[in-house]
Amino acid sequence: MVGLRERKKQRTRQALIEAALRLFDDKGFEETTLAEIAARADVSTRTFFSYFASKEDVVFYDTHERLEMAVTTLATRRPGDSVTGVLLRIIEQSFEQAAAYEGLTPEDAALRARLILTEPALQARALLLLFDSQIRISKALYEAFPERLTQEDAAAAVGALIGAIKLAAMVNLEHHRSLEEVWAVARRASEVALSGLRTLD
Amino acid sequence: MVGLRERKKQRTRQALIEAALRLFDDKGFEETTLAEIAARADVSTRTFFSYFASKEDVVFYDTHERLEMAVTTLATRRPGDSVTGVLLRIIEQSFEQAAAYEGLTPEDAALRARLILTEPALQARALLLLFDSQIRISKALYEAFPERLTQEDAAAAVGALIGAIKLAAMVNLEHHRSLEEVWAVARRASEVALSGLRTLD
DNA sequence: TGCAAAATTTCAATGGGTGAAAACAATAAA
DNA sequence: TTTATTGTTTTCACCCATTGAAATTTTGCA
Repeated sequence: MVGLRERKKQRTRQALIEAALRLFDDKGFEETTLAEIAARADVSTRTFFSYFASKEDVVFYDTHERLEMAVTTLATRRPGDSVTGVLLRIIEQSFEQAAAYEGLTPEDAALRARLILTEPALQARALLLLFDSQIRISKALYEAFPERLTQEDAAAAVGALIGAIKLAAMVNLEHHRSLEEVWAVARRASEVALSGLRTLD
Repeated sequence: MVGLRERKKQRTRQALIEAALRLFDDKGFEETTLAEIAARADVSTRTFFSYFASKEDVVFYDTHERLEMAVTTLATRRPGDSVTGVLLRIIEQSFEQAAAYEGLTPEDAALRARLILTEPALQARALLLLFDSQIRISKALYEAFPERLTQEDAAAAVGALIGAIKLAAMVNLEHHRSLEEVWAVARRASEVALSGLRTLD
């Protein structure tokens, strides 16, 4: 499992990620070419594509793991859990993960966030990944509460909660900047979704 | 305003849209080239780009108008309206518009829906457009109820409602197929968002 | 008709992405 | 340790979306 081969691949992967983020930061996403990234990571351009399917995907190197963690949380819910309880736990988890830089420096984590919010191509990819994640999560939620929910209600719940947080956070980002503020806004948005839009009337 | 020039441009635009949809249907989105679309519409490949910014964008030829209509609905709300009342009116309007094929045959409208749900590139574009729309709508909602809502609550409300409908409809589409069914699911999802996720516990 | 503005075409390039064969490197078997 | 095997990377030759600029054609109007 941990032969030279595997270790080398991990190193190459990491090198590609770091090279890409560094270059995106320096020259901008559109402006850096795959050739430059590959050169900086000391591999051929073609090799890039055996690690990532597209230029955008380097930026989302860890989304898969994150999703798996969320799904696992759902699968291992405790008997007494409520639907909203489990959903909120997932939200908390995701925020913690976002704060805890895994594998990269905190600066790179911030840089990545800025890139995703800034570059249309990355925003589009992020939205697609988030959408697919929501579908998987809603299915896992349904499987965790098959007696209490329909598939559609599970989907509506996940969509409403994540939709509320996503939009509130985005609108807020245009005004303020601190991580704590985003946190607070996300909590408030969760509350709106949990207690229903009618509470706003 | 309605000179030869304008009419000709409209015809070219329409020709491009129809050529593209026809070809996407016949050979698939990835498989048809811009050159083929342009040839079928009797213009040069370069000209395509003075009508649409990308291959994906032909498919979304009318999203701008739709958004404007939604925003207008919000701007012209009547004094007695509630937040949820206005939001629901927008949802209804959008569904009616989707059913009423504007400018194209109903078959093409269905084809377009299938394409968007099927092709990853189109899904991504759709999600990005929807996201931007939600931001604009949430701002318009805030401006319609400046005394009752904060910007963040407006965003949370729009995100929750549209998020719930979007995900519920998508999950449902994998099972059933009729337009009426999707309608029913959307209504139910709205209800979940309006009355809050806690009602599911 | 004849000119200025707008739209279209042609041409040349850039860069992301892919398939296939050749060259290399790691591992396991003998 | 040599060898056969298998996985990885490189090279090479493409395709196609997209863009800028210059040349050309169309249309609107004086």
